[in-house]
Amino acid sequence: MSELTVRSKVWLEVDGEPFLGDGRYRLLRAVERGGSISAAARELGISYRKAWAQLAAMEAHAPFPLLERRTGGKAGGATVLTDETLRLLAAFGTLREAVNHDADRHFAHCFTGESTR
Amino acid sequence: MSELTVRSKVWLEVDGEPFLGDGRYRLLRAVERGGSISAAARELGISYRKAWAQLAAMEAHAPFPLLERRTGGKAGGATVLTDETLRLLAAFGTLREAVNHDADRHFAHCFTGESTR
DNA sequence: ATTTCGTTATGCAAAATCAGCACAACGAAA
DNA sequence: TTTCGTTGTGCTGATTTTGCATAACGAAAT
Repeated sequence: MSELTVRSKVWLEVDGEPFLGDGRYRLLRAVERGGSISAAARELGISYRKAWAQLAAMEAHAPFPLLERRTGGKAGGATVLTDETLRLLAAFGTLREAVNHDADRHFAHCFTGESTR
Repeated sequence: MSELTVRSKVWLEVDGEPFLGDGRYRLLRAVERGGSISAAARELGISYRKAWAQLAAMEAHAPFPLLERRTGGKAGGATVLTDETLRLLAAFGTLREAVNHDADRHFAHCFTGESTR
């Protein structure tokens, strides 16, 4: 028996360039939790190189500063999210959930059953 | 001034493998119109190789026959969609539009303005 | 002052993926 | 029997992704 499921994705673009999607959302949340890029990379099981590249690509198109980085210190360094980034993540988080939810709902309507609400 | 926009994507999976998304949807519609894979590839401006690979990947997971191919003949050959494929495309087409529309609506709600309806 | 430490940042090469050219096989119609 | 534009596929070069290795950093600890 083959299982048919629906999946959806939402992302934001700035001037037509990818800006914030699911992967970067999770990465930024991990940075928020861990207090550094490398901690976030470890948590997500990706290389620091990759995490750094994603953030750099994002910042290249960001209309405001995303991160505050500090290097050095006994702890090596740290990076924290700006308030604007936190607000952005909050808004995107609800958008993301709403769209995923609607996708499931419409899928049920168009494919399996009928009722939409 | 940087322009912030939302984009969204919906696709179907069979047993966790990508099955039908936007690209394959358009490709199948082009096959329907042109009556052959190569005509579809020409219409979409992609190589026959690429179009063929997409259809092959899709058929590998399809729970029913997607295409009926005929090779040979003065016209070279042809491929047409099965009735099941046509029904699938119809359902996916409405799903796709509904989700994209909702994404725009939620974006307006979460980011720029307020009213959702 | 000097050392220490785990960060940030980046060059570079290997690996994996993608794109597309080239060509064989096909077989109904002419 | 010939002809034609398909379908199907091998292969190669280009492109993207991945990750190893290492430099730079600088506040805190000594």
